[in-house]
Amino acid sequence: MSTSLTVSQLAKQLEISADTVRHYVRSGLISPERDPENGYKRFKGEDIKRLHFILQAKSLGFSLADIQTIMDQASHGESPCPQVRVIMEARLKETAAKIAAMQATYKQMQDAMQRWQTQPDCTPTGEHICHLIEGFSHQADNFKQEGCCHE
Amino acid sequence: MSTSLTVSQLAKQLEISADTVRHYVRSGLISPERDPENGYKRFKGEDIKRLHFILQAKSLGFSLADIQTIMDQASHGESPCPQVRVIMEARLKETAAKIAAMQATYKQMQDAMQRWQTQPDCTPTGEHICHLIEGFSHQADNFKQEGCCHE
DNA sequence: CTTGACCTGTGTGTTACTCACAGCTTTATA
DNA sequence: TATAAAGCTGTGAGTAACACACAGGTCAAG
Ligand SMILES: [Zn+2]
Ligand SMILES: [Zn+2]
Ligand SMILES: [Zn+2]
Ligand SMILES: [Zn+2]
Repeated sequence: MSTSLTVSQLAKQLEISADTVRHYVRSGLISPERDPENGYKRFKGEDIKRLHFILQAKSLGFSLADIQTIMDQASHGESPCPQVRVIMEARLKETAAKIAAMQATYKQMQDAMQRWQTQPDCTPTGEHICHLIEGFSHQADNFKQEGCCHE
Repeated sequence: MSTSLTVSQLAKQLEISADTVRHYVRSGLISPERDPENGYKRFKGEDIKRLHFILQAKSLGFSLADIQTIMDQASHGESPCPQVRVIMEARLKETAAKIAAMQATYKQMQDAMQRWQTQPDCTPTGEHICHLIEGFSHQADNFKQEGCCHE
């Protein structure tokens, strides 16, 4: 039948993994009918439309929980747009914060790598585990813990 | 006694949460002695030094699994430096990739928000869940799925 | 001795999947 | 036709790095 698709058929069509499709079903985002003969999931037009929506929303930064909320609201006949705008604003800020944090870490990593370029390998002692890592904070002054392990 | 610290004392001293300290213990990164009287964890010099190392490594982008590996190697008397360099290179690439991906998403989000600025709220129909999200891909052409839900 | 604040260990929840696995179907081969 | 190999299915469990919940233990004040 071309009126309903199996998990892997649907997955292939939307270029996602079958496990991802199953995940959305288990999470309650999609609720396909079941084939009475073997219990297999059978996706029809409605389900495919929902999955399509899910993927679009995900690409815009919405979480699955967000998407669930939006769909629930829409199925109650209420306009989800106001919620969408609110959630989006929050996700936008979150994403900006995450990017900033990761960029900071990235800089730390680069600095360390450069510093390590010229440093020789060490042997761990009771005092030190790895000079590369431990030496970093002394120069970069990340941790101003007074109980710092050495010097 | 000042020779050993409890979970919360140690947490406060290193400015991390007590739960985080407990997490590291449960993960096997630190193995403090136990107070025979009440079973409480008792952190001594060695443990504190290890935790100090963990935090430094974490700030450089190492995962807890990485750190475990490095510490194990060091405790076997082998120099962990070569491993450290290898792992760091991998994490550096990963981080760069993550940042790039997040920035791409961020741009998508911004574009969508701007487009939505002037659009009115909608009412969900059988055809659509939310025009804001569904309308996006038609203009941005994210999903060139031929079975797109409308038009 | 009791009240209350604080602290403890442990069990469970979080995000968005991904993997493992036993079993059923379909296809290919002899 | 028998049978073996390949492929697909649903479900249970695992991942990273903690955060939270909660019953019970500890300690100072009254
Ligand atoms: Zn080293
Ligand atoms: Zn140090
Ligand atoms: Zn809408
Ligand atoms: Zn569409």
